[in-house]
Amino acid sequence: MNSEHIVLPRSFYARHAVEVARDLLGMRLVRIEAGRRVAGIITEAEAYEGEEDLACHARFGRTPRNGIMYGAPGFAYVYFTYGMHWMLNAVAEPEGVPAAVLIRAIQPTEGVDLIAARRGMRPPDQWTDGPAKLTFALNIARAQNGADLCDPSGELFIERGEPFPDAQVIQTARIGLFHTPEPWKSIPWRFVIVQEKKASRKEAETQRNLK
DNA sequence: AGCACGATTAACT
DNA sequence: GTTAATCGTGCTC
Repeated sequence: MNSEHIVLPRSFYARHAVEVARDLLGMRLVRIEAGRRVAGIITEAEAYEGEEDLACHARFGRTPRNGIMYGAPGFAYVYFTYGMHWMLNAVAEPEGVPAAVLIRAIQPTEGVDLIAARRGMRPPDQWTDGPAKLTFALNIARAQNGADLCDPSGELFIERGEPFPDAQVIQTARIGLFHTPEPWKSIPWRFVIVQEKKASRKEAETQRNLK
């Protein structure tokens, strides 16, 4: 583990989810598979914060599924949805406050052959440009729920990367909230890299809709 | 116990 | 632009 591979400390996550989401852009998501690194730079993320946020899974209070969000920051909250997809989140805020950041897209940088083995049937720019695409590409599922993202000896963690300047980051409403009432439906808690082809597909639709 | 729906994706018209 | 796929979760009765 050389100096270029420094995991983000737990204090990084012990802040408001919105700040964590913004600052995760440019950081490196690392998955260890059979001793090999499969990794990518985070290019899109969304914040889900508190029981009052009606888009957050904590809106019904603490349940068996979302309990991890109420725990210590810096852990992975991985959940199953739409009957077939896994989503990866990083728990934010100090223990007791339910909040998490959904990782929506990454730009592959390491272990590309392993990603290609799972996603190679499509063009490379569509390998990890969506929340369920990247978990499939990095083989992240139920077994990774609760993983300590601050543990560099674990199987899933996030390292410090090169932060993106504000000029390269745009903020929009979160994606996929159909029945969520305002103001939560439109609150700009999604952060994505500008002109980034590695961002999730629906970004283009969102940007069009905002004009 | 039953039911509506989901922080999505890929395929199809 | 539209829709099927597919099942765990949590609400309602």
